[in-house]
Amino acid sequence: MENVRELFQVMTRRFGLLNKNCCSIDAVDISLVQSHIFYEIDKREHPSMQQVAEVLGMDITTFSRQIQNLVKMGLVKKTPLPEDRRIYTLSLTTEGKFIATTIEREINRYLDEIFSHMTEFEKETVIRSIKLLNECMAKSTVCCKPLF
Amino acid sequence: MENVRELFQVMTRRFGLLNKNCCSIDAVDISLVQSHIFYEIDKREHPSMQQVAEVLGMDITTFSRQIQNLVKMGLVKKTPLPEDRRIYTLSLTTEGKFIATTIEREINRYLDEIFSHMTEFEKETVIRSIKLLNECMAKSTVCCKPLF
DNA sequence: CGAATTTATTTGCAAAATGCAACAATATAT
DNA sequence: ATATATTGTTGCATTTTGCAAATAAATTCG
Repeated sequence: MENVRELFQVMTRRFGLLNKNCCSIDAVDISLVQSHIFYEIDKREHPSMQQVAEVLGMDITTFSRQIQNLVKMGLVKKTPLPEDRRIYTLSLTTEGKFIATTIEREINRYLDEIFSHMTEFEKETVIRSIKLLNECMAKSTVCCKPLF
Repeated sequence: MENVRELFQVMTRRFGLLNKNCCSIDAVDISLVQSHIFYEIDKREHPSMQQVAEVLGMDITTFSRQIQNLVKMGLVKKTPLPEDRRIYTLSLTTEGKFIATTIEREINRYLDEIFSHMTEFEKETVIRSIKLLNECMAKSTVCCKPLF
């Protein structure tokens, strides 16, 4: 049997690099963490700080500061929630949204290129496999926290 | 079709957390980067600094300092290569090896748990898929550098 | 040979990221 | 109303990062 950990290690490392490479858009330079933050804010409907920090496995204080930076850069908006004014709701500004979209397109372009080396059947198998894997990781009690 | 980027993003994030969680062994506390360094040194036969830094996509100066720390902690050994004394060869000390092994076991335990939610057939499909994916990523010219 | 160039690694430095502890502000419970 | 819990922010002190410059050892080439 394959060395499973090795496969994972290599795969995640590569995807990490891919992600990193995709972060330089125009003049704006986004760090890898920031791109993850973007991704989650974009995906969710006005999440709170804690929610995003938790999903990303980041310390809330580090996260708070990252958000402060992104707000200063005019990419993220922080809105206090009327029903509970302790909570801040996060969303992307127009420019932030633009950057998120650009990163997304860039990454998808790379992914397409990667999948172009497979048959359609292989591609579907791979995608289904990853989906299954995610589901099983979500079920797992031992690791990775719930996260979702 | 699935949102492929999303699948990748979630999967790698989860594996990253898994990796991070596995890094506290005994009294010794290993950071995530350090555990990647361990992994590569252990896997290769006396690699040079550059080789490992390159594979990990790390800046060589940051890497150099990380190695200095690991040497100080008595976990990594740096041996100058006789044929070319600019080059340092990296290896794990007994204690370093012990830690690498422990981390490995820990991660494999988690992976096993995750795979326990699948049938044997699914498991094999998933593993084969990741292998294929890695091969295709290696072929890709656009991203992730050669790495191997 | 010996100066110039290339290669591998290290250091200086300044910026960014991290995380714990303590704090402020708001909500909930008793 | 007071005590408790939750959400997010600061204040440090540490660690990590990466560019530019330095060192040190090969290699090239005149």
